[in-house]
Amino acid sequence: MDEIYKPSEVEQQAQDYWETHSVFRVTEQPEREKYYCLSMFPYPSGRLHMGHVRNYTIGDVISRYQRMLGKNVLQPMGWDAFGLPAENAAMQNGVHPADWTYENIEYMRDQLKQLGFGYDWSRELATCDPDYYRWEQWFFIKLLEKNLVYKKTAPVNWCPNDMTVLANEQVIDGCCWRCETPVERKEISQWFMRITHYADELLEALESLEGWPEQVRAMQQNWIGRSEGVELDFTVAGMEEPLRVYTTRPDTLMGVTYVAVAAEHPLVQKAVEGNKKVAAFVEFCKTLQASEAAMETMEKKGVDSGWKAIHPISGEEVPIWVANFVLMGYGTGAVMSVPAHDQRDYEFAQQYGIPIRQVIYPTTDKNEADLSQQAFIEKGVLGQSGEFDQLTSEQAFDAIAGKLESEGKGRRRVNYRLRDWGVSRQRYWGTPIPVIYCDQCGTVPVPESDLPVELPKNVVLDGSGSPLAQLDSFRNVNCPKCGNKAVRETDTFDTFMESSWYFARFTSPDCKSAMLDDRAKYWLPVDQYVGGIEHAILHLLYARFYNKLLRDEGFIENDEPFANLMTQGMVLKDGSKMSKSKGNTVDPQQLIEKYGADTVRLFTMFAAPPEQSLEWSDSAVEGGFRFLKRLWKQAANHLDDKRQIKPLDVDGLAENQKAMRRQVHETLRKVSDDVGRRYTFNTAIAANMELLNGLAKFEDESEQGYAVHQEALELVVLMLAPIIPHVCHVLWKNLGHDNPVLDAPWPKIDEAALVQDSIEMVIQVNGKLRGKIHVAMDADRDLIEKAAMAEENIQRFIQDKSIRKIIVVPKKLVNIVV
RNA sequence: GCGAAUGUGGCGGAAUUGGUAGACGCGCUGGAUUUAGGAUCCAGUGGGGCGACCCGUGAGAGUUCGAGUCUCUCCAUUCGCACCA
Repeated sequence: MDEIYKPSEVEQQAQDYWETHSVFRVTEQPEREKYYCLSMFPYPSGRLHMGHVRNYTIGDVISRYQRMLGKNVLQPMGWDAFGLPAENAAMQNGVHPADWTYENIEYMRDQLKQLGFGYDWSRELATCDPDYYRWEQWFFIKLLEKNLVYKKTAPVNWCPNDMTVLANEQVIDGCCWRCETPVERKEISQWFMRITHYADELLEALESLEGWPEQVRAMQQNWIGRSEGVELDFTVAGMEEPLRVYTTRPDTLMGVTYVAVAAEHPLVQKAVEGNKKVAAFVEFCKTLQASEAAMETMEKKGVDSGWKAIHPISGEEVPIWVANFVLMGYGTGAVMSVPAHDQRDYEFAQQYGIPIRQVIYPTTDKNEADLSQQAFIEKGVLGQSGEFDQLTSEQAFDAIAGKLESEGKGRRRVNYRLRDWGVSRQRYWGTPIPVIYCDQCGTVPVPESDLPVELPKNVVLDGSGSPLAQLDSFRNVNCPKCGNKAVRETDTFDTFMESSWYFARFTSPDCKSAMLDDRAKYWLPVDQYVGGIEHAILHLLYARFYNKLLRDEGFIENDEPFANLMTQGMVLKDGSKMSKSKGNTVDPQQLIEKYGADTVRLFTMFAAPPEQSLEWSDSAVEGGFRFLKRLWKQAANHLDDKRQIKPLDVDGLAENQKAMRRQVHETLRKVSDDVGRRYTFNTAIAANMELLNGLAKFEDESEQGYAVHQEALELVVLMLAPIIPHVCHVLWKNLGHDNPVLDAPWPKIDEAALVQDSIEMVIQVNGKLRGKIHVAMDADRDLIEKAAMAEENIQRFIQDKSIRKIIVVPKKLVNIVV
């Protein structure tokens, strides 16, 4: 065996074997335990970046390990192929989004193969393929029939110059990224998925997701944001319609000094007439961005609408203000304001000179809370609240809610921060929404026989307006119901629609007659899902929602799509996220060419545990390469002996041989735990490095010494096979095995090899390390204490002091307290 | 603004259940080998001190025989916030 490690030869050899033997192709085998490992599929942006490499290496390591445990492992890969970058590329380079996308897929697929990931490529899918999105369209129509989708108006970022809708990403400092025109907020009619219908289930099921990181569960819980409160009506002087508000603090109701409404609130449209100040303010609000972060950070501003609301209990008149901090999308778009007990209301009231009335007191004796600097937001005891005085906040909640309910002015209500999912996009490169608008028949779904509604290729992309809306041949159709002239919906779906069910389609990728077939029931749920933390909320919530929709349609039986979730950290360079704009990216392709795939895989697994961020280091990559060279060389030196390997005589080994074997099996114990339970691949690699360092010092030319050496090398190869599969494939063969290492069973720990006669114990005096002793494994407490006290250095520390206590932690340490 | 996380040598990180802080790797220093460079191998490497020892896990307090780990307060950094994927 050549003692020089040549990665390109090694990797070619391994990949050729996998390819010709179709080793990663899997079928359903009900008698075997299945394992579905999925990594979040990439957007085909052009080339793989280090984040992809990290993500997919983690998934591949887990898949290969599970395979060695004997499971029937499915690991598929596909392409999240619709999206904005393809349209931008089209505008910049004059290439069609489809051509651009498919070229990128070709290139990136090749890169994934070079990295040696064990995907079942027969299941590959691209979401821009009509065979894929036709089922999404079909499903959307099903949901429309079930009333789980609907249309309503919602705000978008609008560029008045380009006459086009902008993504949040396309708004730079409040201006259009192309023409720098200030962006406006505009209300347009859009399709929504009724995810709030599943809010309770999505929230409750989080508890059962024990295989998910606590932080992701917490983020989703906060995102869904269940709150219990009261919905109540203020009558408005001179109006028939009451003004409905939602509050989680009905106990503060008697402290209301104004009501605030969003600029888009229907009431405001009427107030605008004849009130220039209000009209100007509403215009001003239109210039604000639509994102929540922008809403929350901007200065709180408002204007008095001139209308008065009648307090539902006191009958008092309070002013109605139009305010930029009230969100039309949450609750009712109107809030009752209690400046004394809500910080935002407090600041607003201070700014505009609105009265502040305290109604909650810290204790029953009515001592004043200090309201000179900030609101008193805690719960307490009511005062200045008439019949509700002296009640606690909790009691008052019930009393006030009850009174409002009995008078028909309000009702208890559970509210969610979660809003319905807006899925309309005024874009070209996406799935066409399969509905037709007819003057006579209204909104008509495209009949199943006409699906898919294919995305036309002949469009003009110039950044102005919606391309499909300008394409008459696509837009103008006959109504499927009455046959008269009608128009198609020209919006496309949010690309999150495609990524919300791809995990399921991988189980039945070639099914022509349905969205999914029974194979889905064998493979789902996904046993391990791996992807970026940036998807912690939206993608993962939408996929969970879709899973429940698919379940309720009878396609699958599992309630949740992903049994276990791993969120990998970001890849950083010089302390910040790798990005094109910062110019701190590292191209994996160059690394593969220079060092080979195994070095790239080894480095990304070794540099940090998967959940943490990973700091890039060129020299550490070099270090990974060095290790592979050393591993190769040590194996080559061993094999060049060309000796017959005698069976291990486990009981008859010499002390040095026993010690070597002990280290081998201690390492196996640690690595099995690291890889199988903890997913800390970095420490698993470190343990193998340590073992190999120890093996290099193990010089024993005897027959049994050679056998111990052989066993050690074999175990290192098996333990590292999931991480560096190419080099392990070849070494395993050279070590004398006909079956490939990827089908070798994960090795078993020889408990007998771990047995020790004596053990080292640490001696502390007052908690500080002062010495060490060796004692027999079975030494009792008395013996250990005596040995500890007798230790030379310990003597110096305890001789003239009185001993108060001795703590013995078996097999670890002795702490003498003096 | 709201929400979530993270702070340990010169650097990436280890310490899994409260029990030897710094495994493993990078870098650095010295040595061997080499015409030279590279590669490889050996030794050393948290700070201070000749030394016994002392000090050290973002800062400060607390619990404990014992705290990187638990509790509280504060500081700093990073990420997400619904039309980027």
